[in-house]
Amino acid sequence: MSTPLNATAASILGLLTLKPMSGWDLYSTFEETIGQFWSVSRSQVYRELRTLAAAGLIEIGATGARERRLCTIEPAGRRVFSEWIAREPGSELIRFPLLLTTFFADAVPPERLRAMFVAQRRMHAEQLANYERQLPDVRAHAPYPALTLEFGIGYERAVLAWIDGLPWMKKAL
Amino acid sequence: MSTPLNATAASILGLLTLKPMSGWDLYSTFEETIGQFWSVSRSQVYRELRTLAAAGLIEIGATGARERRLCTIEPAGRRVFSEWIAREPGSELIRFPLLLTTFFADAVPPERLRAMFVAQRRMHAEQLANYERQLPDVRAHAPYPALTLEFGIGYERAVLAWIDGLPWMKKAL
DNA sequence: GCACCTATATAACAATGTGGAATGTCAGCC
DNA sequence: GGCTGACATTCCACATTGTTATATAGGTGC
Repeated sequence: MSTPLNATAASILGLLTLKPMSGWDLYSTFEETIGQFWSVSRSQVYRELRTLAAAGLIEIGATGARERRLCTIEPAGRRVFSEWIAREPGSELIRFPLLLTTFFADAVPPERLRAMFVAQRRMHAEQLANYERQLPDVRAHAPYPALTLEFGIGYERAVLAWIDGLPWMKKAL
Repeated sequence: MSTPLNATAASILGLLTLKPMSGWDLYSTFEETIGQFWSVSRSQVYRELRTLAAAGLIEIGATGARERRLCTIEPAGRRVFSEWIAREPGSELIRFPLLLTTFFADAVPPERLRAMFVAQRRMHAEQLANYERQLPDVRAHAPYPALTLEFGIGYERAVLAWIDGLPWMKKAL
């Protein structure tokens, strides 16, 4: 038994090692933290919760205020999580539509191309600023998560540098 | 009709604008080029081909040598592709297990942690070298694809720099 | 108390993605 | 002439993910 736990389920377990949470909490926490490099949807969270409960790795409590049901990790869950987190991590999956646009750039009208990249640049600059704003605070109370933020910062900088080096972005600076 | 074309199908169309290819060719081409930032599996290619054919965007030819069936893009396919490629590109999806490991790093035994990152570092260094080796050649005959390679290079460098900056990687250099 | 917004959970479905088995073809080699 | 391995497609079963709609309860403002 026990299909070997997928990464989403494992992340949920991981968050539950910190404290009991409801599905809603879990989703919000994902959005604020892990979501940038491991995104999930709400229904997925609830789905995985049920699976985890069926496997005896967590316990779903009785409904409290507003139908809220607190989930608590079981000892078995902790065990499974520490095994999982020490496994060999898989390689990353990147799905970057902008690179498709680049690859086929000669099929795009030049002004359009430029407009698209200008827009994307703005979004990435915002994301970078966003990460940088959070960093001091996160670093202060959550050193490991702060390291993932630092990755995000390095990543966004690389994206920006790349965009700025593109031939069609060089003309009008 | 015409559900609005997913990115995988669109990429296939894009490749077919260059020249007619079989499913096998398409898959190999993906592997060598787009695959790094838009990966597909073989069965997916064949599935999408059938869908595209059903929508009248490509034509799947009769079987030739070795069961090979050449696919040719139709005028309608070209039209749909140029519309698609000029659309607003979506935002990227990153699925990076190593960042999960980092986020929950305090649950991993230190030696194990270090070993994992050493291994990952090696893989990324190899990937970087790989990209750099290809660059001159690609740049010479396919300028736009070369730009995506350059992104890959920038990305790998960012990953390596990040890994090298991690506290548990600093000790023994 | 009513109207309305937010929090919370669930189900059903559609799309996407993974991986392998089964099958057939051709080319080169010994 | 038979073996082997690369080429090529199809089918299938499954896991994962995303979308959308729905139901209900609690709080908030008035």
